[in-house]
Amino acid sequence: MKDITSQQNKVLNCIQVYIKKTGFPPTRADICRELGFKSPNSAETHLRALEKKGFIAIESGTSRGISIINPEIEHDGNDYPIIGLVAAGSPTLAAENVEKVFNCPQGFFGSNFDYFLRVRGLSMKDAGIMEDDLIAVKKTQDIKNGDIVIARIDDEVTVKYFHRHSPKIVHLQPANEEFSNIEIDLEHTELFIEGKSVGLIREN
Amino acid sequence: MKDITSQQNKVLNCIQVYIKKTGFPPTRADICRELGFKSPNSAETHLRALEKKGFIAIESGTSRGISIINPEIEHDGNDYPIIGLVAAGSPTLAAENVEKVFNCPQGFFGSNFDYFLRVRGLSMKDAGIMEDDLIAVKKTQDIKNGDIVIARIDDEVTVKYFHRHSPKIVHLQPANEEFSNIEIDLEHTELFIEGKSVGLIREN
DNA sequence: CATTATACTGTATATATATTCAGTATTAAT
DNA sequence: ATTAATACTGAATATATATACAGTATAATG
Repeated sequence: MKDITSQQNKVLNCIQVYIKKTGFPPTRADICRELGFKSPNSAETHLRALEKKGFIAIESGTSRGISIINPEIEHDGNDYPIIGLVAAGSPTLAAENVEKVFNCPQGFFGSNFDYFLRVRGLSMKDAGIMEDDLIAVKKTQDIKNGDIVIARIDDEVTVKYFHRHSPKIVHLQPANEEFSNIEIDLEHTELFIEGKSVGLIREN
Repeated sequence: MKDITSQQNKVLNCIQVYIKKTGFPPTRADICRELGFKSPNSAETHLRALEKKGFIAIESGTSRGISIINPEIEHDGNDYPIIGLVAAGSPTLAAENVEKVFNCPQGFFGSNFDYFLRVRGLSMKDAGIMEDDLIAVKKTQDIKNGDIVIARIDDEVTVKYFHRHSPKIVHLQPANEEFSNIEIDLEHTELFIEGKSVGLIREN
């Protein structure tokens, strides 16, 4: 991150305060009013400098299209997206997959997490994971045997217990007698671990 | 807070997701694009309804002037006590029974609730309620058949399904084959309903 | 010394955006 | 039976806003 001048810093602070106060970013004219500039171009040039230095992003042709780039806080907020667990396809954070956002204190489940996954089916019933429950998913590859993982096999997403039997063989175990074990030979089948469950929420 | 319709809820979620994604609120046209409306007035009317009901604030004459109102900030009830489910004794809100307090937005589970109850035992296992889970309890006497209730029988507190068989007979059903039904004759035994479960949280 | 970045004022304008008006249709409440 | 609320389409418009262009001035850089 490059240097910031004192005037640019004033503008950056002004944007942050404005968003905190109103809930949306300022216009060029708003910035002028707050900082006493008499020309909207004063704000414009400062914004372009801040953009060039990577402090903010400006959406072209968009009113109030300023967003603050905060690299140190990835999951700053309290709003976590709820992703639907579709039978096929990966549960990415793309907008079309986001059911809604759920307000929840950070570190709610001890460790941090990235999103909620809406559970479909009863394959983890005996682990107390029921249909429509929300699993708090932490995106990580740090998996231990017995962890409940969110795994993707050929675009099929599933929630199961993880058990590594040998370097090449992984078992994905359901917690329901009616479902059978999935045995995966990593040499022949690609297995991607989206993350693991660190908590659960049920809304009645 | 008044009721919200499903379409209005979609719009509200859309706004939250849009802000999360872009850093600034959507325009009427943005909402139309996200939700498939063909007229900006569709978004406008939904926004006005949400404003009227107190979910959002709209700054007049201001582009993207939408801000989401968070009622849990005004009502300071963010800290909910966790009560241990002791074999004997009532789970009152008395200080000695409070394990710790848990920070959680109000209205987290749709309806409001009063405290968390730490579950002991596996009598509700098949309902997905496991040992050490936290049940969100709403203190109410408004119980329907099939609700999961927190009941007290002679200082014994238990979590079970509620089924009224006749004006005088109530069945408290576990969700575990290894436990048996509790049949209560209200003429001979006193039954007090502490409240019902409106949600569940599991910390892994 | 020419160049570049900073730091402004001031004017102008295409367009992004809120917002009103005119309709249609369905459902719930009084 | 009538009102009110919901849920839209479609068009029109005043204005809010981004953004380019024309200047002036200072300080730092190579």
